[in-house]
Amino acid sequence: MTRKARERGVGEVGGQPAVPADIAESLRRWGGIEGLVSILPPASALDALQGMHQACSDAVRLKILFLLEKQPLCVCVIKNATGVADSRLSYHIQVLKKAGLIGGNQQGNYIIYRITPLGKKILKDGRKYLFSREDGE
Amino acid sequence: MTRKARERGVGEVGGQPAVPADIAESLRRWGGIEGLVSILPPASALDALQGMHQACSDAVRLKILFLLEKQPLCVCVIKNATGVADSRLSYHIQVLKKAGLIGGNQQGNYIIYRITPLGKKILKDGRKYLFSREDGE
DNA sequence: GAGAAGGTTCTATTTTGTTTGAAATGACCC
DNA sequence: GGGTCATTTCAAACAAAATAGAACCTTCTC
Repeated sequence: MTRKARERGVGEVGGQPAVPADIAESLRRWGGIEGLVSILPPASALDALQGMHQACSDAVRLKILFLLEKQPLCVCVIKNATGVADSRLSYHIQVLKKAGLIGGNQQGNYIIYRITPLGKKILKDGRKYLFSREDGE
Repeated sequence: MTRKARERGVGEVGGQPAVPADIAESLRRWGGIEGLVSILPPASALDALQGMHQACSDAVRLKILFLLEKQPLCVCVIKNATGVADSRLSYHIQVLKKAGLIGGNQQGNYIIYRITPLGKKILKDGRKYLFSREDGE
């Protein structure tokens, strides 16, 4: 097959769109587009992943996680350590809580937050990500 | 120390806020709030993590990643597999590309996108996350 | 060179997420 | 009960990201 011919997009996948012949070929091994789609994670899994990533997509929230990774802290210490104002901090804490990344329990006047196993796992993966990023993918 | 006394927040950390005594105690081992803050990842690292998570915080984008994990695909197949319209799809593809999670190269009339090693790593971690979520944290 | 196909870019609009400050809650102490 | 402290909640203002549609650029093919 010539380069031109390969690029020409001869492949038809079940009456579906024309695609480059080599793509069509390997696609057939997955059972075409339908087959490929069928092995995608279910919507519930995609949603869970999406929610987790969203919860981590903020520098303040990441900071909170890294702080709590060291030890449980009350809000006032987190506030001092991050330099973020009360209600803003509270907002971010609630986001992390809803995502199951941290949990809090009241101790007298204070609420002590701690990182969950899930939260820890994410930080661990985060470090690996940063590391593998440093030395060229 | 009584429970009440512990909860009362006797601990003063370098003139900083009063906190529950047990928190203050363990905090001292990290060098107080300052010590804790000093071992936080640098802003550049937090930004990188934040950016990566943000890129993954969308169901369409996750779908694209999972599709490309199986094999390289041209945009028209991704479009068919996801059921997402042209310009919207293009937008999400660019987000993933900027984040370094996928890359594309033109082959004749088509642009073939492929997942990067970084993208693969993230999906791998994602699966582990889903898994550890299933069986109780 | 005209026309078609695959993708992208642009602009306006909508949606979603974040910030802010004020007011409210709940726990404690006197 | 009244006061104070730690934290949350609320509503409005703001900012950022997502969508839709039209116009555009490339790379074919004839």
